[in-house]
Amino acid sequence: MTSAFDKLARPVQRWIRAQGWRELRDIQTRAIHVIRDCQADVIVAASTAGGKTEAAFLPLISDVLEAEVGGIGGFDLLYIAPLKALITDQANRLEAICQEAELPVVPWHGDVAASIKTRATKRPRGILLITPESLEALFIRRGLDVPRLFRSVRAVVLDEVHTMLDSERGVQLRSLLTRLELAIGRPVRRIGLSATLGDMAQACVYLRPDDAANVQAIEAAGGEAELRLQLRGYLAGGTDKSIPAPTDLIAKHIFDHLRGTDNLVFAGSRQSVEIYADRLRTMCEDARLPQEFYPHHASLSRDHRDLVERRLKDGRLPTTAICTSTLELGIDIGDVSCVAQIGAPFSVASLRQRLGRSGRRAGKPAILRQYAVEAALDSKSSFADRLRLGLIRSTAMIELLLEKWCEPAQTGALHLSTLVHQILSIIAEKGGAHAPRLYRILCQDGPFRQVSSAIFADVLRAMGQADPALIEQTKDGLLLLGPMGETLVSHYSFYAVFQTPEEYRLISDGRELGTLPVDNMVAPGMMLIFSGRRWLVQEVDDRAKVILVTPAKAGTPPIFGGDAGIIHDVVIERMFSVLKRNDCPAYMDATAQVLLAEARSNFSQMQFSRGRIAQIGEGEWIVATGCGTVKTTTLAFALRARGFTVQIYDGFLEVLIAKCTQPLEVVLRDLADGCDAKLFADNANLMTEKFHPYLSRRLLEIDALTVRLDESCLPTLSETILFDSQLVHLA
DNA sequence: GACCTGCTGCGGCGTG
Repeated sequence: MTSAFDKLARPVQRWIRAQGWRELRDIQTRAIHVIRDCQADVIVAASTAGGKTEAAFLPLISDVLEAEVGGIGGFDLLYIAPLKALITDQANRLEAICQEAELPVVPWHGDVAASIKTRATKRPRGILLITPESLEALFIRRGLDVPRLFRSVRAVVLDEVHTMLDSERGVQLRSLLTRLELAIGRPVRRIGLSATLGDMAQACVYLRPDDAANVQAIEAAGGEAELRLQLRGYLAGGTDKSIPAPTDLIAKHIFDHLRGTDNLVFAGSRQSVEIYADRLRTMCEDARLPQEFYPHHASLSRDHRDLVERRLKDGRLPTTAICTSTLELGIDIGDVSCVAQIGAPFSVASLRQRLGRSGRRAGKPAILRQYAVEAALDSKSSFADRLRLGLIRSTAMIELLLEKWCEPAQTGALHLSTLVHQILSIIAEKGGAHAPRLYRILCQDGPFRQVSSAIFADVLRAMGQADPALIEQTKDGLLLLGPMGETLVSHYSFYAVFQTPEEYRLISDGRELGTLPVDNMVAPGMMLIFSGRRWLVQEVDDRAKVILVTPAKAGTPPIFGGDAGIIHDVVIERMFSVLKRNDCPAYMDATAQVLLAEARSNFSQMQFSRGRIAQIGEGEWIVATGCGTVKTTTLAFALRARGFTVQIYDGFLEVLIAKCTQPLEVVLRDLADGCDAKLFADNANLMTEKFHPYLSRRLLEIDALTVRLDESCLPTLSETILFDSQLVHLA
């Protein structure tokens, strides 16, 4: 058999030799064979820095070089990535390979000079690296050029595919790929690059819905580093004032154990990042040591973030980034000694991705330090504190991580907000379109396959009825942009399908520090902690959305807001299993073990080891749903519709009975018997996505029922709760 | 109860 190396074009072979590589990695060898031997779509799944880019591009570039010269013009390969930084990075790497082959490499995103874009459109050749938003802009602004630019494309490489599965941007991207194939009149080979996937079969369907069975999956074989982990417990708010607060204890532990090496500390929220970065900076100053702890999150200025990323990457000075998920994916920041996680993460998939940043060098273990903070208990403590839900979720997620499980993507969402966006985009691209054609492109060929023609018609009607209208119809049925549609599409903020909040810019001495959400109440004289430092607010300009600050001695961290995350059923089920068992995990420190024992004892005292409903006060009940956020929230909506006051927790509901409500058991019996749940009776806000304001209430409800709620679970869930609780009564 | 991501066209000015 010909070796993988022999299957590559000469210039590519020369480049490999020049790198001094002893051999190709396993996934590279396999990808080269598959990509060179057939025309199938491919998914390459391996951890960060596993050599995926080369696995895809070495054979693809070889394909291009061996194709007939003097073609009709147009880009040869298309690469789409969700981050600008990734495009810049990959362009530099590909440049080196392509220099040898004399193939142009064209980065294209919002920060790339217009002159480079103009030149590339005049003479399109080589590899185009672009974001989904810039590709969207190409369709809208230069729709007529699209066939000429892409008629010669041999393959499209989709990077970080795991972040795109069934997300708003993922659906937009798939819609653009469909439109691209329609524009050039033939399918284009798709190559997906991904981190480890929860469900490979599902990813294949995502990549090529009409021919998923023929997608070739190439997964990196095991070989993961040894994992060392510790879960440390801390108590907050105790009466003994001689014990320092957990924030100080955790900061001290990080200071003592992480100083001198490169590390990532995931603090859970931007506010928490600011708090810990401030503590650690102060500790370095007090000890007269050089600074090595830096905050990193999306509200900090690009300059500051670049500094932190450079320090981590070049590895000369020890650097610990206190960060949010900004450092979870994206550019290569090199290997870190340890990953710390403060508080429970929201998904096993993200925990795994974070951990993948550590233990990448041969012989080095991956190290995870998990910190769990729980409240000291007194007679008034809530059941959630008594059950130590944070610690239990951390434990459940660690167990699932060790079992190599991670969440598959959610499927079945209608994505009506993104559908509105794509309808406007196609009408803008073509200068007008008929409804049946739009339906065919978007819902039959494209990704909105769950949308029936009836719902599609309702969406069009809602867009026409919005005031002012998004779309209008001529006498012969052609759909055109209405006044509001025109306004939206002509502004550059249109290209992204995701929502972004309004923000102030924070400026000190002419330098931008970062941004703050406008819902922070900021006034001159206030003290702030931001970018790991303390500031005094001098001036607030509400119209220009600018806050001027000067250095100060004290301050409080700002509030950044956020939205509710979705915890998977499997995670909550595992939490219940942790609560029911009585083993003692070796990776827990003494405090964590005590907290776990307390949680288990309270769980069984509340009879949850046998039943599902516990009365904790007059008219106050706890219901154990035992399932994830979607189902638990659905039951909460159904109970609220019947007058109960309901608070949602991981796998539990706290239910307060009002005067006018029927007994909880009677209501659950009704739901178990399949009564209409009337989920939306209390008019909850359903506008969560960018184009939701242009849809009718009914469409918003239908949309919510496909992602955030699951009406079909109610009969079985209610029946299970009732059945288990009867068992308790009998006992 | 949290986090992240993206962006065009054009006018005005300076420089070679």
